[in-house]
Amino acid sequence: MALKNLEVACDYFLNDPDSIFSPLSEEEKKDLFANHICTVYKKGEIIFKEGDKPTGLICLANGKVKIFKEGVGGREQIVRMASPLGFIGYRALFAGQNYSGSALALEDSIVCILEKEALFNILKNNAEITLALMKKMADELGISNTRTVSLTQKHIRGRLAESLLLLVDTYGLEEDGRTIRAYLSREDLANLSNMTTSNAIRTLSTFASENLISLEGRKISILDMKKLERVSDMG
Amino acid sequence: MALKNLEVACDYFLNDPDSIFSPLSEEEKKDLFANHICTVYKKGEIIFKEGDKPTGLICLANGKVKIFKEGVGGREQIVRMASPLGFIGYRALFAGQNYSGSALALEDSIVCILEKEALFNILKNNAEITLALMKKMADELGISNTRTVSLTQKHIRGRLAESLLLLVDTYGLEEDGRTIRAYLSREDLANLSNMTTSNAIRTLSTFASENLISLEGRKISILDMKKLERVSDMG
DNA sequence: TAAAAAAAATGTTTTATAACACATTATCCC
DNA sequence: GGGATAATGTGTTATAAAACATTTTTTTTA
Repeated sequence: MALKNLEVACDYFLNDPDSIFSPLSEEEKKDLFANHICTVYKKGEIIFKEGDKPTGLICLANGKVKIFKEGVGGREQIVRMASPLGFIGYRALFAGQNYSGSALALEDSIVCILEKEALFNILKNNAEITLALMKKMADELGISNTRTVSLTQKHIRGRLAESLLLLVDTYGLEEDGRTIRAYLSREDLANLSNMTTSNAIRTLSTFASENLISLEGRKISILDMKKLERVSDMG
Repeated sequence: MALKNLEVACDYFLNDPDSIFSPLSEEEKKDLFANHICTVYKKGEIIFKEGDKPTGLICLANGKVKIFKEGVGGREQIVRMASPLGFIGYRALFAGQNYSGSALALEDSIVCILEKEALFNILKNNAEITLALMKKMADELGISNTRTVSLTQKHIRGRLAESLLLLVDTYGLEEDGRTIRAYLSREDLANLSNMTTSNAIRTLSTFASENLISLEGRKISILDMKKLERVSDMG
């Protein structure tokens, strides 16, 4: 992609009225803009790795990104799915730590990195934006705690159903109003749902045979949302 | 406890140099002080319940508190153990949500509640403190994500060992240098470690028979910290 | 201080899900 | 375009941990 398009892609984070940075003065925005980098990551590329040091606030302008941790015996657990106009890796940045998880582009993605020092210089004088970022993190902590309970207590069917609903929530549906706008491998779906790939495949098949969903390769369409929600709630 | 002692107990949060509120002006501190309440909760009493609306920032001056969520079939998962000089329920406060978990005093506890509006009026003009609170939340989110992986992937022995180490970390050791300064029921220990009470009891006994720990009612002493850490890491 | 209730301990059975094995089908890339 | 590699699909077995059952001990309270 041409450099110009990259810059346009990052425009939102500084100039859109919905962006949390909109309260900034023109001068402050210029300052942030002068200290940012836009980058393209191809499908499958690592954006950052567990242990890396954050260099700034990463904004996802375009694409899909999974944030995951390596667990027992290298087994992967997907902690979060990031969608456009969201932030990535800001937990480590604000905790003053190295990344505690890795981020990988699930499709070609554009990110915009607001350099750390310039950002903190502005946040130091701007509690409104800091509070807005804090709200995002508070939301995420709530989700994380809820997920801990779901992933530990729900049975396989409930966990997988919950993951499908999470994907709908995060990435929405295609024009047909039923196809999940995200095309994950069975393995990623398994790592999102805390189960083996075999069990993800098997349970998807079962869901399809129950007419909860339909399958066509990686394309998953939701045929009965109500029932899927019930499976997610009840197990 | 006399009201005066209660006020003294809350003194730290406003006046101790280590408190995140120490950068405030005298006037701001007075304002916060004018809008705070101190309360005593007896062992076993609920401080707040899932669904309640936060009224302010709850500071734990004294005691031990568990924060937990109800899961599948009412099964409890302890999300966090709070210790003195820490904050409770601030996630919901900053997310602008009702509480997503409940808090219960595990022993007689003193809390100090800084009233919401007064607090936000001050935070609005004070990014330094807001950033300090954000750091706390970022730390907690990191812990939560790590716990999700541990609780889902580790085996029972690993999970229980991790919980014992967490208790040491949170509440420290008694004078003897090996007894955990927290006396939980087997049930709480189980709910912290995502297992049934029976299995917590059984696994504790096994640890004792392996001379990793010694047991005397609720008193748990760590005999071999290195080995316990290895069990936590390896499963 | 006795009775009741709760907590702890322990043995047995059942079950959900991981682990394994292998076949089939896509997709990558030389 | 075809060989290699990765992803998907399915049946079988093994096992960790829940569920269940019962006893013993401790704590509460009447």
